[in-house]
Amino acid sequence: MHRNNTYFDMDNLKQRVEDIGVVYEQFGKTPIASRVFSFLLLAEPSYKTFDEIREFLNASKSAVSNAINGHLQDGTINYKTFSGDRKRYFYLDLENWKKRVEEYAKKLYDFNNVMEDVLKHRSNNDIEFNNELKDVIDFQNFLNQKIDEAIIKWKEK
Amino acid sequence: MHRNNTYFDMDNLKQRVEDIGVVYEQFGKTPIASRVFSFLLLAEPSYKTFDEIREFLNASKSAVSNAINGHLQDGTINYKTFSGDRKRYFYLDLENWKKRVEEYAKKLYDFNNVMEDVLKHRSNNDIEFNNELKDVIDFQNFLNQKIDEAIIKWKEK
DNA sequence: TTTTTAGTTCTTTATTTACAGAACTAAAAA
DNA sequence: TTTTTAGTTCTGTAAATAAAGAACTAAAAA
Repeated sequence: MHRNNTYFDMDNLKQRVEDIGVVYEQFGKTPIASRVFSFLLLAEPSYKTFDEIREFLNASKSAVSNAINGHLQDGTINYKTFSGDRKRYFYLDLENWKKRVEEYAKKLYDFNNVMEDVLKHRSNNDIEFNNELKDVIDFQNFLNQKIDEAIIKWKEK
Repeated sequence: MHRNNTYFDMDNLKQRVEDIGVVYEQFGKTPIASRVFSFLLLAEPSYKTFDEIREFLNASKSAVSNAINGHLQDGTINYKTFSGDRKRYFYLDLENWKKRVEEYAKKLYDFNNVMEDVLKHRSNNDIEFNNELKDVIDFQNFLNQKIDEAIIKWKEK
């Protein structure tokens, strides 16, 4: 039914797209958005038109449109065009991966600032909790710094 | 209306709990679960009973029960008891913070394995995409390693 | 100028989520 | 033994989400 190690076989590919889509849902994406992601991860060539995506996923235009625009919004995908072809060819913007990791790190960093502010305002009646809170804040700062370092180091590679 | 730098004033505290609750919602928790978190972050003493939480938040028993059990499940909070007192005193399990960071890192790690498997099965027709995918996988592995290192380093401190 | 293409936007519907409130339960206290 | 406590579980509901399908639109092609 399928040959070699590649996803030549359509049914096999469709199942892979579904399976990886389900795994990707844990990152908070909708089923269709997750399948758009997994399709573009597996597809060859790696860029597909709106209608190719829609048809492959057997989903409605509105669902695909919303999913694509969501991904475009957060930088997960991007598109390119070809001269004399009005269609947009969507692809996973893997170059953008680091930026998205940075953005997540920033969320953690910002929340750490909130916790620092909390600690500053707490009374001295609960020293043990305060110490643990300080420890978590320091750990998180330490970790955020390591993540930043990793990103910088990777960039200059 | 309020004095010093502490959250002496109830209304002020309630507003802080709401505000930090809203910030915490971005990590995918429900409104009530987020407020349980922020209340236990700000509360003094740092451990509160079911009913204290319920009353402070002005929420239903079922909502608080579900929120608490969710937090107990993922290790965000824990409880202690006191001899001769049947109530459970819930508190933020800050000691568990690192473990939860580890668990998130594991999610990323697992998904990276999925991507590695995808790369292995892709044909050689789209070298550029494959190279970028390899780069993302390597970056993510590098980052995961840094996170692990940070956790280990912090543990032996 | 009409028609097709490549989508977007609007309307409707099914499902899920978040919560309230009431009914329930098991252990402890009275 | 009855009653209270400290919750849990069940039932109902309002609101939010996810998606289908149809109507729409702007640009390009015929």
